[in-house]
Amino acid sequence: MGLRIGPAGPSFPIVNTRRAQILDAAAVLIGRQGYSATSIDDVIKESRLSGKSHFYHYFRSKEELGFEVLDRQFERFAERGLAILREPMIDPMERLSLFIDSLVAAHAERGCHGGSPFGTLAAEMSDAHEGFRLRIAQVFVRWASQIQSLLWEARPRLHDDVDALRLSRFIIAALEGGLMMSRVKRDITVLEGIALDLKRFIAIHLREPEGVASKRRDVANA
Amino acid sequence: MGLRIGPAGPSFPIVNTRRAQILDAAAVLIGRQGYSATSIDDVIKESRLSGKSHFYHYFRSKEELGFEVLDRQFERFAERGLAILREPMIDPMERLSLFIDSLVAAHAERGCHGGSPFGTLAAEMSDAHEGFRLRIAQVFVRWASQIQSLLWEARPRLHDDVDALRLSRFIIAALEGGLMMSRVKRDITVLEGIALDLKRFIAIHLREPEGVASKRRDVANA
DNA sequence: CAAATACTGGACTGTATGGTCCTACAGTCT
DNA sequence: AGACTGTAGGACCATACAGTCCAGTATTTG
Repeated sequence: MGLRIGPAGPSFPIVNTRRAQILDAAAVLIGRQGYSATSIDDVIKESRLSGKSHFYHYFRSKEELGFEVLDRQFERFAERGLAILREPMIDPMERLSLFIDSLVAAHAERGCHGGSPFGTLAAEMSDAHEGFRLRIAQVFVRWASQIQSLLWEARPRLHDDVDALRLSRFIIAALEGGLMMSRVKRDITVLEGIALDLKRFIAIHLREPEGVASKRRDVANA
Repeated sequence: MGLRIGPAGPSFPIVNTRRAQILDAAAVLIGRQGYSATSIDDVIKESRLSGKSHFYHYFRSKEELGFEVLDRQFERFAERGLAILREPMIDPMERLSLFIDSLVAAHAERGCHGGSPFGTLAAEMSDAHEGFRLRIAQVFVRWASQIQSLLWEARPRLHDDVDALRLSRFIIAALEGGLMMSRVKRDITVLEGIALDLKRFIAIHLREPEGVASKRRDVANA
């Protein structure tokens, strides 16, 4: 475990570098093919391991690999994707909009392949493997709570009766559904349209009628 | 092929009754476990076939079975689930609301298991099998066009700038995402909340601001 | 009755899989 | 030099799977 490479190499311990490589390779494969369809041999080939025993030196089982891939995937997502939601210098509602845009952009970059790793895994494993189901449920809980924090921060601009938990779940559901549909159609405009509508829905929770959503609403009711 | 049952039975040929049984059994299994995780042997056991050769008497391959299960699943859905959308005696927007409720109720009845067969299959097969991907994409196209017809029918009550295609896709995406999240959490209230928000979103497309209770139709348009 | 037709049931092939085990080599430490 | 350790590489096992083949048995039909 305390492995270091020689004096020519970096001085920090590269413990688990191999492990990390395996995790990364497996994340790509699982994201593309799903968990069951990704074999240990695939992972070995992709991460240039020497053989099965080498793999099993780092992981006790395929399940352990899968769990850690999922954990890592969410950490990455929290650090990179969800980070926008916490940017302190940007208006909260603006951040939410940027976050949605970033998801759309990432999906476009992938050529509408792969969708959401969490949604894909959820569909595959929810009824097949309780351990995965619980971990994926946790992922969505944490994702939703990030959005809730943002909503809480923006509460002066929101109507009093906004249910932050419900709204955060709705946002995630629309995005996940949009990713799935855009993926199956291989058409980014599907997701773009959903993102647009989603933003309009978010906008109706604002106190003052806002630009994007201003469809000349006849506020003259009452 | 020309099998008939005796004089006591119906006089029409019950050709393909066995086939239909297999399809039904396979639909249940595939809906629960996915396509890859459902083996031919599972299907044989579930539909009480005598052996592999018997199965291959009706289907050329597992792929053929999968395709027909998907087709059948959508036909069923169009006849039963989507039928509400076409009820001529009910107000269009009311129908849409009832349709959403029926999906929620069906999911509750299943104990939040299984989710949407189309969404599940889409997640599993979109990047793995082009044939399935195309068929599933078609399913969503047809589903969306049913909603568009309804929206077209209701257009006097809708704002002029309502994009029926986009809205229909959004509705499906939210429902699919909601089913997925509700399934992974095993919590029907997740889907209920999403259904509620979805209805609110739909409501903002109406010309007259609609109260939750006010079902008053100003038919006096034109 | 006899031929054709459908159903039954299992043996078998080839491939893929998760997982274990064993041997061999290279470098390190004493 | 000799013990120890991590890496390599592969043989191996048990299981599962899609798909084929065939031999035997009802059942119908000419």
